[in-house]
Amino acid sequence: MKPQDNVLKLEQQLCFAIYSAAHAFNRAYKPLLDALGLTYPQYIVMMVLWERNGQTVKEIGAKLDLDSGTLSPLLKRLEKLGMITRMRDENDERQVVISLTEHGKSARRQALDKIVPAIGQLVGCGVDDLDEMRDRVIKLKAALDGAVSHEGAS
Amino acid sequence: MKPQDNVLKLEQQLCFAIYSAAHAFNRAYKPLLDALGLTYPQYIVMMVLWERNGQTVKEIGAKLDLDSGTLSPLLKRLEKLGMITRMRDENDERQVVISLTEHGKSARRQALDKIVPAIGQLVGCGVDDLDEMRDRVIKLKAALDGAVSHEGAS
DNA sequence: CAAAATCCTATTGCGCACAATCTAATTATG
DNA sequence: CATAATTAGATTGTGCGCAATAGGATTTTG
Repeated sequence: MKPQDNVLKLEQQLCFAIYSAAHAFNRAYKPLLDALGLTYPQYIVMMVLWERNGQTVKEIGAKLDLDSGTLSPLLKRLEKLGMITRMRDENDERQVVISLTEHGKSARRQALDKIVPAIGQLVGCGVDDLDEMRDRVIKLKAALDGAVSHEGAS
Repeated sequence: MKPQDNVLKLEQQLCFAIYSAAHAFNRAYKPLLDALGLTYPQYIVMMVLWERNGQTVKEIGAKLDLDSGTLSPLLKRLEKLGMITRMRDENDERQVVISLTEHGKSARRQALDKIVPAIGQLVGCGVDDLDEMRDRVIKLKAALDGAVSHEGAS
């Protein structure tokens, strides 16, 4: 085996580990979220709204790194589920403000009672470890983000 | 703020960090893979084949945690790109063996020359750090996988 | 104030990801 | 050997994720 072969293998490891772990999270959440009738991306949007109710599509997109092509249909589904309302801002009619319904607010309690403990127990391995790992992954993402935005720079 | 609020926030962190990093990898790879005409999932399938040519759909799926609903159309696209061939196994006609074309084999060189160095420089931060991080993410995925398969167990 | 530029959201099209279903081939069982 | 059960892939339908485009609303500029 040439030395290059190892490089290609190694190179695969981190990106594929992340790719694969993301799918594993999805699968792990699915049975829990089915009880709420939410998908994982929908759940993430709900978390953003639980932290602060009444945000524009753009604000949500900035926090989640998602554009309107993803969010518009997703938010319509959340509206159809009775989780949120979508209203044009009176002062700036370009913006659409997303607000939680009572049903959407109460879903938060289910998440706290059922999902958080289940995932917590599942991942286990100590809070400190998780914190450190999260910080590293966030730094990794920042490095990747930087590279994309500096593309044309000298 | 109630103490529960922190839990829901914290709980978001790792899963969202992974989710978000996976997207960041995708975006970082895209401009590099465009030169090859491949998407990131297609590139991953090619890496599996570069490691060992001539594998069944099931073998590829097992390595990547993907089912036929994902792989069947993806492999057809790779075939249309002239990267692979799909042939029924003579001994067991249920199986389809995927093999690299010359074009598919030569794409590996481009990956080694262009993509690997670019991503390597991009992620940076020392090989040892990356190795450790990769191992942690793999363990995390294993924990998540285990939880899914043990669902009904006491 | 009018034209141009910018901004926000929605839409379209393509490619995953996965559940559910289907078909054909193989193996197990009586 | 015939039937049942299992296995491998393909197909269908739904929901992201993102590029490209379009349509209004707002701001900037002359």
